[in-house]
Amino acid sequence: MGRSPCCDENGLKKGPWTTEEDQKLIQHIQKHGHGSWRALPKLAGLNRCGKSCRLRWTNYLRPDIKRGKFSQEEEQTILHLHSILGNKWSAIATHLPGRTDNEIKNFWNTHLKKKLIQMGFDPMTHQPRTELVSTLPYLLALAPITDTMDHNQSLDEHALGLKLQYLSYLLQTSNSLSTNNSYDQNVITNIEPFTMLSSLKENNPVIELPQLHNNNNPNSFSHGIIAGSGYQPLHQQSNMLSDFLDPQVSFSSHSCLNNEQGQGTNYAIISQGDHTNDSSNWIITSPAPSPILPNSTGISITINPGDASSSTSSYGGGISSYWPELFFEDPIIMNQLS
DNA sequence: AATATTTTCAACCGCAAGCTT
DNA sequence: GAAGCTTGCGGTTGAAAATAT
Repeated sequence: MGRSPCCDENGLKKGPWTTEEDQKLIQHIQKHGHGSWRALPKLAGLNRCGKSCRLRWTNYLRPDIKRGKFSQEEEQTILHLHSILGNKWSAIATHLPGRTDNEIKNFWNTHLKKKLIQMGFDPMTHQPRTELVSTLPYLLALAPITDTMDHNQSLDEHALGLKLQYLSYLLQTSNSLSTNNSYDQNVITNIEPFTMLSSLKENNPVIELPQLHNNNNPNSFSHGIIAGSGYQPLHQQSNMLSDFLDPQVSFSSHSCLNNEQGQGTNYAIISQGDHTNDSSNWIITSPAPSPILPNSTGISITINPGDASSSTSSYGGGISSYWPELFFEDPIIMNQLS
């Protein structure tokens, strides 16, 4: 099976549609029908690919599209159908006249998913969340049994102690998670063992936070995201860091997302510098990170393009699988801050 | 009022199914 | 049956808008 050629191969326009383009598309379809989407742009006098025209028509211009907020009834229908069908947005859309699959998908991702998480349900299974418990083996694998361990204590006893503390932690946090947390489930799932380790560390010197080494500089620590079952250098994993490392891009600020308050809190600013992956070149201005936030679940970065124009981009929410404490374990950065 | 942060959602992309040659 | 083409789907992105500080 072949693939349709990419839109921009022929210099076709991309991005937001203008009113003029909308009118051309509407008038053409009203007069001739859409026919072959591939042939339509030329016939309608549009410098777009057929795929873009189809998407614009089906998701926005079609006359039978219902706009505006989803009703309570529609919301219930989506929740019910999602529990049966999963992410089959087009199938769900067939039960909601006037709503597009794209609109339903967006509504799910921005509202309903968060709502279920807040209520303590897994948004995929619609069952009460159990992934906290499932992270236990992962947690135990991460918690090193070190020489500082009480030698009168067996490994089993030690593991049992950890399990008990973990379960205690779950009991303590389940309430706040269900009432306060509005973050992406993946972030919660990924970050939780580390939040817990951080918490345990306060009461138990045996436990050490895992350290992440910079592949490019074995003598220093690196920034990292938590991906799946282990660490990966951030610059290999995230678009965020590819911008971060782009010398054409400067940063006005970055902040960590506070799990408890749901608000961003500045902890450092990196300004006009050589943003290579050699962190010794980074310039940290203000404010000082005080204190390290134990409940941070992510990072949000606002980027000013190199030409200092006013437009900014921010990274937050779903991709914020970043563990800021590692940042402050970087001896070079800590030295600069002190 | 200015700036920072978060949320929203239109539009994009890649993939795959189904149809045609 | 193989190759090419078209359409539809679901995941993701990022600019703009909204909100918070």
